[in-house]
Amino acid sequence: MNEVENAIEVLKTNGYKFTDKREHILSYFNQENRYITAKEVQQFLKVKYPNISYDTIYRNLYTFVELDIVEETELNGEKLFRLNCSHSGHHHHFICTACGKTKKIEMCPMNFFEGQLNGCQINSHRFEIFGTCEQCALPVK
Amino acid sequence: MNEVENAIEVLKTNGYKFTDKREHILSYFNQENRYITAKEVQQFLKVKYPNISYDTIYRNLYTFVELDIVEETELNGEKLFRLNCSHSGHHHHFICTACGKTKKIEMCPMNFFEGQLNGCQINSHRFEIFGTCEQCALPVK
DNA sequence: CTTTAAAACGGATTCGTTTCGATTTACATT
DNA sequence: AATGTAAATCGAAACGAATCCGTTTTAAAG
Repeated sequence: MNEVENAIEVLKTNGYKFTDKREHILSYFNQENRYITAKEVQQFLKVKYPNISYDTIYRNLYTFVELDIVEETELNGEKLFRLNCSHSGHHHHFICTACGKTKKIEMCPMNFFEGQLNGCQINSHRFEIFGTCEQCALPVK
Repeated sequence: MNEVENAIEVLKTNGYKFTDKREHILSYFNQENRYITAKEVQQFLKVKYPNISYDTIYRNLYTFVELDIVEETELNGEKLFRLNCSHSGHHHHFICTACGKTKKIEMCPMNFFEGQLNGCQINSHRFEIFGTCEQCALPVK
């Protein structure tokens, strides 16, 4: 079972309906292995559904996030989404600011200092490294 | 020399002018030891300068960021600013999502895995922990 | 086939942020 | 103290991402 089929399964078992649009959004995520914007999703869907509404895009994106199908971050005041790959364990990302591609970072730094924050309730954390990947790194020498 | 005077010094040595508004923005930052929004800055300055423009707020905030007087982050699509405290060494923050207060985290996790990203050029990183501080933590028991 | 709750439409609205021409101001120089 | 000028500010408009809402369509259960 591939990622898309799997995600659709998750939708169904959580009482959400199957729709062509959801399938298309998911397969777009699957084909782009990187963080994409809501606008990119909208423009992709526009080809097949010229009247697609932003409401549809955002509602579905947030549904996906809620179901852990998609993960979300933000950069320069813009939200970014990608297929969640945390089924292979909690981890973080290196994000290429040129092409948006990501690499898994095989470590979560949270373990190292939870002791430093006694009395605080930790709800979430954000750990991301930005730069340019091998392909995008300028050959400036 | 306090933080505000110091920041004004930095402005001057970089060829920026001294203005009342800049001084007020800086002393507001100094009095609020936390991340604040551009709107909060605007509302603070409004008391003394009823016609203060957002242009002035943002231009100065970004000038401060450029001069490392202020540091910037974003949460929920909104930009947040606070006086830069990295003169006491590179570090990261726990950020209380209720009151905006921050706590230093005495460790930078970057050291631990730079080896994992061969070929990539690392330009920046983001490491933040979110939750509620002692004062804001709900006494839910 | 019928029903109905979920999903989508589409267009308006909100809100943070950015922009820009005109005006004012800080401050170095005379 | 007066002048010149580059920097700073104003005021208001524009922008773009995100959200909202009444109406219509649709998936899929009965």
